Amino acid sequence: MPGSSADSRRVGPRKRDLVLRAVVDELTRTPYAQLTVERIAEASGVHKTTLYRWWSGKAELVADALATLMDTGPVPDTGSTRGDLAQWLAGTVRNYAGSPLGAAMPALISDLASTPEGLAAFRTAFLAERRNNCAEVVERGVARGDLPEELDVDLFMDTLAGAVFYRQVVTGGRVDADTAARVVDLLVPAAASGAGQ
Amino acid sequence: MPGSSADSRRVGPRKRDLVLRAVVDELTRTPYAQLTVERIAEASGVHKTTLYRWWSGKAELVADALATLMDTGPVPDTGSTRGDLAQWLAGTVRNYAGSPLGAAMPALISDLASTPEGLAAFRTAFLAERRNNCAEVVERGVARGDLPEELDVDLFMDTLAGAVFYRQVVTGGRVDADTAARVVDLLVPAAASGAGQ
Amino acid sequence: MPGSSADSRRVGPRKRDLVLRAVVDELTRTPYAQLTVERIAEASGVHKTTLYRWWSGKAELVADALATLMDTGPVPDTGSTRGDLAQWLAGTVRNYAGSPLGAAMPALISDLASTPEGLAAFRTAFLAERRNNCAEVVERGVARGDLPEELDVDLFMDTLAGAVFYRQVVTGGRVDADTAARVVDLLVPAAASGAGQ
Amino acid sequence: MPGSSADSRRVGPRKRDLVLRAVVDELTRTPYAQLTVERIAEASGVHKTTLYRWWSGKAELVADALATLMDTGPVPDTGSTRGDLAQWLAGTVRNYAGSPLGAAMPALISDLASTPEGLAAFRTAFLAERRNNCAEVVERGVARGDLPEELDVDLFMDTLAGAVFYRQVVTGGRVDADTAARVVDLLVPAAASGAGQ
DNA sequence: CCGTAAACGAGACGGTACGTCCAGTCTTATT
DNA sequence: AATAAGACTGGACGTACCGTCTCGTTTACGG
Repeated sequence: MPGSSADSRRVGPRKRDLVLRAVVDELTRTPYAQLTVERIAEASGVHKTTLYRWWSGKAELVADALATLMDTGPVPDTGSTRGDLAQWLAGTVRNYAGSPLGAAMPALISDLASTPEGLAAFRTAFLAERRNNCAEVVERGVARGDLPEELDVDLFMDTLAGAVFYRQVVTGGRVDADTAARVVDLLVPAAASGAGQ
Repeated sequence: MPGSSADSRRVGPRKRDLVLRAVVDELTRTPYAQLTVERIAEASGVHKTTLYRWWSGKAELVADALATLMDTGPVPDTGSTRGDLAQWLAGTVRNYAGSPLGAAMPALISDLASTPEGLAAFRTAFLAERRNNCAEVVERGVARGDLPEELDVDLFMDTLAGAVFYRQVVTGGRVDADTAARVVDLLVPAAASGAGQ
Repeated sequence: MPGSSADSRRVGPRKRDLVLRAVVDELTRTPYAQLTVERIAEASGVHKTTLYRWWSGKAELVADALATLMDTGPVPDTGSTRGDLAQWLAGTVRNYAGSPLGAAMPALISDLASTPEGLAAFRTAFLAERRNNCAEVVERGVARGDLPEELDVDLFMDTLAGAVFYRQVVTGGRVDADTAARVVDLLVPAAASGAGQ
Repeated sequence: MPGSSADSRRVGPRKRDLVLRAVVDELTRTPYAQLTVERIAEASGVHKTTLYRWWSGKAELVADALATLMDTGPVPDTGSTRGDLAQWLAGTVRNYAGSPLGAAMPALISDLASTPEGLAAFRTAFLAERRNNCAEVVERGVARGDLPEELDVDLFMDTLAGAVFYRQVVTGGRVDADTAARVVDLLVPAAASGAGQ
């Protein structure tokens, strides 16, 4: 069957993988702000013109690389709500703190914000899935009775993710799996006892 | 009376106020990424050369404006821990969400991060005071018995601030005083019931 | 016929002519010292960046214009050594005194002197040909017996050209074809009678 | 008698000597084009403001230094016209080639040329005396019968000085006392045999 | 020996041009 | 159709030096 998934024929960027790999590569060496499209072109061996044909610029390139390479897998049922949430948040930490891409997030978002569609697209592509994973976990928690039914799920998730995000981006503190667990501990009993009403 | 406050002989930038006001002004019109030193020069009527004499560039200019103009007042005792924290967080929200400067924060930090001293200086100048205010409130809460003694205060504060920060920057949701109150509600009972151990 | 003279695929500055013409144009209006690269950019409609891509700066731009546009044709045999030399020197005068480029020479050379290669390149490109023309004439003169065989040709040519150059640059006196003829008259009988040994 | 030659009272720059010495000093280290008023200020320990109070800028500073420090002494009678002229020209060579100030001449003149008075003033201050010295020598030559009465003295002097000037500035050849002598040899017999009519 | 006026020091500033980086677009082969 | 190659416009950067302004401070003379 010709035209299968890795089809090199016809429309679409033929060098997408090359390019995205180069983006990640460069981001490990240099922060987002210092990254340039020209450098990506050189590093990937793909002509600048070609990059602009398929991506609108640096922000989109990085966003694409992020969305492609980030861990967005579903969270296994560990048996406890705390465990599930800790696992999910640890995944988030890996994405944000472990990879060079995470560090690029704030500036990237700030760049994308110049065009509202860009930002929306990024949120859809990148955040939606992880968020759905989390929502599932929360619902399991509610079903188990570990979390109250009236819980504001969105706010709860924002608080969860925000704790590690804020720490890395703003205060500059340590962020790792243990931190994730402690944030969950901070929130779960609270939520369980009827907060967020 | 020679040597008074506006003494033209004193050392240092004589047009600092003019400039910082222009920075804020421009930030209301245009996002951080689009802001340029040249525009600040034009808007303030102060020559580019002069700006570079006293500030290293855009990041420092904005950081200075931020640190100078942000609300960092102490939090009055409202009688309840929830009330105090809600008040503090509402102040944070005003700074982040209410002002154009807040929106600039992530990109600004990302810019400052290119020189570690720059970032450290900003944290000291800008975050330290607000954080101390909050720590005080938390201690009052501990004294009252609303919060456990073993509470990880830093993590608690990061979670508090992170919730609204993440919402504004990443998910793009609504952020206001009510949001602040609900975040507090989410966290305080939790912390009170023995989390963070 | 692909690859013709105005081929847009060829390597090198595509707007060279435009630029050099603008340089000359500006030099007629403003002395070398007042000339700026930015003005050349505006006048030629070619962006500053482009200019710097192909020329190192003002000095090189002017040197290029000079070398391209100066009269460096060979000297016809007028029948007499005096006549030949006068004709050659008149050509030099036209270059130096008649054109705005001539007036720029001293400052230009002084600029080029900051990089020894620059100066050497200019001498090769610009002086060499004219000098060869003159040397030919002198040799004809020697063959005719109008000039002595032991003549120091280089010094002779420097004296010839120097007279009009010095006059224009240093003393500020009148310089024209007649002046040229009188300089030749001053030198030829002298040289003929056995000087320069 | 108060107010004598070294009078330190009243009007005029009190640090003139300091400054001019610094100008010469700097010119030995750096070519005219690279020289800046600020450097002169630092080097001399005299404030920039003060320099501008007494001199209009770089050109005037250097011109002043030149005029003050150049050798403009009269030429002794060596007994022969050739000898006298050679001596005079050797003096010129010392000024032009031997000192850093000489190398600065073309650019300096080109700078001064932006204000006609500046150039005129310089010519008067600097050239006039040397030129008078030379004219004297030429007249002695005419009286001796070594040079024709109808000689165009100005042109003769321009040719003499031009030879060494052109060589140093344009062709970049060696210039020394011997060169001076050979230029004289080239010109004197010529002039003597009736040129310049 | 003290007051006055010149010369000087000090700092900040507006302003021009510099030379550079990078963005993003165009045209024309080439594969 | 996608990519390569090269030149180009354009905006902003950060810097150097210019020449000027305002004020205080020193200096040395002349009463």
